[in-house]
Amino acid sequence: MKSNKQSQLARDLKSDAFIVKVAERFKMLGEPMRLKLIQSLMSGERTVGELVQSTGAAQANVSRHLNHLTQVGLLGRRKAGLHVYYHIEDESIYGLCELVCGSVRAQAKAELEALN
Amino acid sequence: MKSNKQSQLARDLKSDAFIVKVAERFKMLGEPMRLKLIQSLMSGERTVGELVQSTGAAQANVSRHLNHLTQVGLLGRRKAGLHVYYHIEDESIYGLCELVCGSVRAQAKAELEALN
DNA sequence: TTAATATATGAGTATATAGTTATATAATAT
DNA sequence: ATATTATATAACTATATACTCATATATTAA
Repeated sequence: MKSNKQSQLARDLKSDAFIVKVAERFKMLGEPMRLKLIQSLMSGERTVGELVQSTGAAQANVSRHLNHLTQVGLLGRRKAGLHVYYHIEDESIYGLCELVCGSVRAQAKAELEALN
Repeated sequence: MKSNKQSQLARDLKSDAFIVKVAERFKMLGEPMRLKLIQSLMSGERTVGELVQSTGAAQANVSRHLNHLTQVGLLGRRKAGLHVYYHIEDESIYGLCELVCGSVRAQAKAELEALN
């Protein structure tokens, strides 16, 4: 089963178009501002205005990032009157952030210990 | 335990410096050429020359990307005579690629089904 | 209708970085 | 020492994109 997954992974990554898709996904998560937005959305759906407040960024910028994240399917949107509510649509976000956060934390800890 | 992890994740992402580190990690995986290199390294360590061959990219470009990936701790290197062998150092790469590949595959499948 | 509010978008600038070419560095062999 | 080979790096160009400002597009209220 493990080797099955491994070979599926290797197979996926051999297609150029697929690799570009995967890179696009990672790139979406590779901007601090977008990670901040995602973090805010981790406790539930939020309007653009609320996200502008919680991030302290300009409205136009927040709107653009939300749009990008929605285009690639990571976020979803819901209109309600004047407001647009965004939410996390692709649950893989949680696993991805946990993995990277864990790795970054482990690395920071190792670097600290290397000084002793 | 689940809520513990969740809150640890939320706590991690609240530090600006930490968010930048996490973004940097994702960004490293957000380039097709780097993903190709990583894919080649998934079957074991390789020299720069071997990676130049397997990717078809220019030597200088491959060397640069390998350097970046090594700086952030995703890859490791080993010198042996004229050759430098690179390998995957941070095992979280496997989990990350599996998650994203799975999500991209699922999305492609969903898009296909939406046409029927 | 007009006004007010929330969100999206066009246009511009600034910056980061992928890729290239040429060259430097380092290790081995002759 | 010189030549050869593998890798790294400096300098440059081209491109992508984050951010800003101004404005457009809804949607609701008066």
